[in-house]
Amino acid sequence: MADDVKNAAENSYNGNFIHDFIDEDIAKGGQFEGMTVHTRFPPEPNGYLHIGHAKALCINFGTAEKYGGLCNLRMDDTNPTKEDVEYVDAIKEDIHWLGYDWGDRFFYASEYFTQMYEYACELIEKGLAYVCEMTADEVRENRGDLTTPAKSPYRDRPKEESLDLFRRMKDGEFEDGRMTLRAKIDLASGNFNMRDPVIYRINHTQHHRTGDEWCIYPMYDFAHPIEDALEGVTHSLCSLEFEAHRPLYDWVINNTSVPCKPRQIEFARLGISNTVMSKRRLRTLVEQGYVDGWDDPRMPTLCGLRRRGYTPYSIRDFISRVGVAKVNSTIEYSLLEHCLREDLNKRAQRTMAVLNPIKLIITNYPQGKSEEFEVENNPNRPEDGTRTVTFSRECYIEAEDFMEEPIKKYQRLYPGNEVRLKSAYIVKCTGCEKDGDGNITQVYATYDPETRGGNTPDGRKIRGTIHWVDANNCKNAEVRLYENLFTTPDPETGDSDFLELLNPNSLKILKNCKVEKGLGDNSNVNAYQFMRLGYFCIDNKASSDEELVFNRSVSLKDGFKKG
RNA sequence: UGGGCUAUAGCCAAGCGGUAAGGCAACGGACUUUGACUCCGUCAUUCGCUGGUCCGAAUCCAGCUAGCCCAGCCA
Repeated sequence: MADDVKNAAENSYNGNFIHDFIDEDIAKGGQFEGMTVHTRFPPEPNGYLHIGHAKALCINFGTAEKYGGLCNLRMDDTNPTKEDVEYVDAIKEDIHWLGYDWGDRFFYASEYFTQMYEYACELIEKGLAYVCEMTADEVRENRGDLTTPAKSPYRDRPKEESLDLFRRMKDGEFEDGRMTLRAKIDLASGNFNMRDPVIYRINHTQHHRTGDEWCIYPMYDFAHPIEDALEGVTHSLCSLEFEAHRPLYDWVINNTSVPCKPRQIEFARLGISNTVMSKRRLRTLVEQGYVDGWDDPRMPTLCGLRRRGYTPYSIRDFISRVGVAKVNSTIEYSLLEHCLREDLNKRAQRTMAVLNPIKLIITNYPQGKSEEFEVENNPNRPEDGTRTVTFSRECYIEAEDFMEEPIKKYQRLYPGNEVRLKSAYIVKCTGCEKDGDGNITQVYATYDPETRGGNTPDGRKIRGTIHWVDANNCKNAEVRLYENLFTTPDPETGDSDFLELLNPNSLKILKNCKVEKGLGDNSNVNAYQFMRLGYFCIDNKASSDEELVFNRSVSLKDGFKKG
């Protein structure tokens, strides 16, 4: 599976502006002389990976692969109050599922805390960092504004004093927030990130890996460049919001004695229409019970998409089609669906099923008789073989496949019309039965024994072919149909009341659907296509052998135009 | 209003001084034992706007306009 996914997704991974930059870097040598391109994927273990992360994942792993280098997986765990081990395994699982492998290069930023501390001391000794005793509020008040510089009364503190204070910070002598270590850069910079940014803060929270070994933690801007450099990363590919942080990234690299000088390159993060992608909001959905969990099939998380029936290949293909650029963009959800359709159409095992069953009675078929038909599992792939389905006098068909009074161009069942029951027989509709309210309860037809297997020896054209299941030999199923969780074009830009944008129709459960008896027995049968109804996936988490649950993975693509 | 970044079709995106690739969506049509799939066709005289340079500009220059990011002891 992994190889399959890998091979398939790679050939569509095209060059982009990042590769142009790297090519230039290689050409001019300099700090990259003799180095192999090496990247990293650095999630913070504070939530599950979603489709947006898949982009960063593909770009970092894909770029390393393109240049024959390696990509490290690194947990960016520099803030103990937000992080938890719970997420680490889930993150690893999702990355493997997508077909990427970090080999033995799995790291935690927290492994480098000692070295980071030493680099911080180095900065202090060089007069490039100082301990500041302003409170968070004071720092904010003294940050200045667009045109006036920031202020700090502590920036000219003697380095010996800062060194001592910093050591005492580390030793736990001070409470949270009492003081910070700040880089001494430029209080008047137009880039606020350079106005003497805090690089270490005190936090007495237990860290999920280092416990209470540390009570001071490095800030992202200080830690990240060091992490990259220590790992020999040459190109640190991240999203656009870090662009204004690059000068600081470079400052840290250039002012500490780190072993190499990585280059940060930014790209636009992925946005998808009608889809919430921020971890904070996804967490809200989970914690407040709007969804069943991070892997709820309505979630844009990788595990949610997996449960909904998305294949790893379809996601990688999607990412490669979206492209890599620096424009903020919102991709239409239909592209993701297209990628899944294409993959599933190629590989999914077909199965017949009806969502909204109505009984069809073949009046001239002998009572009690039953016969078997061989049906291809995938017409596009004969090597996938066939399966046997049974047929008898009564079967279920889709209610919408019958109309007592057909509309224009309707080519399925209506009185007097012939239709093919896929792979079985040509049947001619003779009428229907209705209840007191006029609802159709049964449809009647006669079959043509000459058309066994759905063939027409006389060559007559049959316009419609419909799916069916043997009423005497089928399985009940529950089917869940999903619409987008959100209704508006861009819930991300909405205010904090984004929950009001929840689509009440995002989940519909259809019970008592009828599916082929054998479905679910074969674990390879994990996705199939209903006639005119999109693709479905067996929900392994919710299914038992007796009760099958299906999720519909893409929305309806109905070629039939009304009227 | 300071700093940084971006602008090519409904949505993405290539293009790098020689006359606008490709995909999705949409719309026609052919084919079909899934009204799916597949296949064929249509879809930017114009690249945010205005000037300039040039035989020639989406590409170079100048000036505008619009949008995004940055003032966490988050990442």
